[in-house]
Amino acid sequence: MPVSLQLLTQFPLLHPLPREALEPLSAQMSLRSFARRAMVMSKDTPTQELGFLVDGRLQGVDFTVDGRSVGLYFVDPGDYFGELSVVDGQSGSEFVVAAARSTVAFLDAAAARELIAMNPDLARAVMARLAQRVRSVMAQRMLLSLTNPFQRLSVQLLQLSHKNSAGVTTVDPVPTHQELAIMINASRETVTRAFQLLFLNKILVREGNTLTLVRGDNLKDIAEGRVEPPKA
Amino acid sequence: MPVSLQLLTQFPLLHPLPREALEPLSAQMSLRSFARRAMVMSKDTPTQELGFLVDGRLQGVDFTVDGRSVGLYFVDPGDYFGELSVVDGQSGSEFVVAAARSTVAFLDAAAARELIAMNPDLARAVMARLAQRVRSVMAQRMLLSLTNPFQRLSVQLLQLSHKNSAGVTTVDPVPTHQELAIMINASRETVTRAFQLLFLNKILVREGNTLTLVRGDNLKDIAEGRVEPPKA
DNA sequence: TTCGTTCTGTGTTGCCCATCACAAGTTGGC
DNA sequence: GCCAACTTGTGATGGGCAACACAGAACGAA
Repeated sequence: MPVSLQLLTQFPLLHPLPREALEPLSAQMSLRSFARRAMVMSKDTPTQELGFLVDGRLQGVDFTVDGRSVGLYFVDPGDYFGELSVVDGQSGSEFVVAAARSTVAFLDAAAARELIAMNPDLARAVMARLAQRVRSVMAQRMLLSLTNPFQRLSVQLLQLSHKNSAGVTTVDPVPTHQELAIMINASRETVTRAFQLLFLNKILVREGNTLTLVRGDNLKDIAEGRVEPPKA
Repeated sequence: MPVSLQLLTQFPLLHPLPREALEPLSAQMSLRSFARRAMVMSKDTPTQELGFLVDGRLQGVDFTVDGRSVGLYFVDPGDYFGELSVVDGQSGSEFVVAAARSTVAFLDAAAARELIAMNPDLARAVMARLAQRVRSVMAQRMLLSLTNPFQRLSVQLLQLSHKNSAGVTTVDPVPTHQELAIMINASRETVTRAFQLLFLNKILVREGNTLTLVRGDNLKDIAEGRVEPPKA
């Protein structure tokens, strides 16, 4: 199914493009839906595409040789993924699975490559994006060398959080414990137990699918090791 | 001190440049030497530069909030570093220290940025380099979710190894145990003990400053979890 | 050479977290 | 609204590795 022009306007990456460039683009793209836990992009399929998340939520993951899953990043609506293959022509570097029911617009990698080559503004944006990705994956690597899983969870939550319009810091939607566990190299149970303590100490509050960092400064103290993680 | 033209030709990144572009470049650059363990590039100095390693060896590192060091990557002669700041203008993302006595040619970030903007070939190369860096730091992140430190060391050694002219796989120069430990999230002692076993089982041999992977396939088996790491 | 410094080797201790095994709670699909 | 599938909660156990504390080896600079 083709993609409406209307849909494309919600992607910041495409904003530099003039109206008349969008039209042929929309014809080239295809919209697909995915159930929770479905594989959106596989590491070992030969067809490479650039994906734009229309709505839902995705998680970039990979698997260690012994079958353990590893969480790499989340993708939220308006964002895109699969740019690595587009840039260097190598095959996919990770898997992307749906963390929630999702809708994705795909553009063939060759078409994406050409699009970027034709538009210096786009090229600049992609370049900046790559730099951003290097920085964020390095940040994740730093997180992993904290020895305390509690501290790792705190840092991860801060990374995922953002101030909403009311000035309250939240994480929304809340990833499952399992999804968090694979990002911070901890077991699912350890994440559960850490959350217990954070709730108990009124540092976090969960309401439905949003997590509110009630005492964000306190969480930061734990994250940065200034305060011992609560023990009971 | 200025940098000779001769020196610049050893950097693959600059190969696309015509002879007459190199000349003014060499005038803009400066050559500095560093003792082992000296800081080559700091995260928090405002002056940003692109560095070209002439000889020696560097290690990209950072520090966790609790002061523990984290190893990110090595830089070998002919390679460059500090490209992130050049690309996105943000401040440095890590520290770079000399792992051995080293000589580095520096180019001011602004000049580097202009150079890249003027040369599409260079821009492409830098783009590919960023993609490569995303991939390699993701590979490192995968390594870190192996639970067994022994397995992590094996993977790291394979990553650092290369086949020499005689078709033998070696790691050269050999990083110190400490340098390796901070890359694989292990203690220095754990690395020492792991090496013991690898030597004992004749999987590795160390001669001076090169490590030979005598039984590379065997190391791979350990790395990929097909074989239990030796215990004694 | 000689001496200081950095690197490597080795034993011991203790604790932290992965793992297993269920139970209870929650969701979402029909 | 019901049931199955997923998610969260909780105890018990054991192994593995970080941390500490030195000793010995290798290196590098005078």
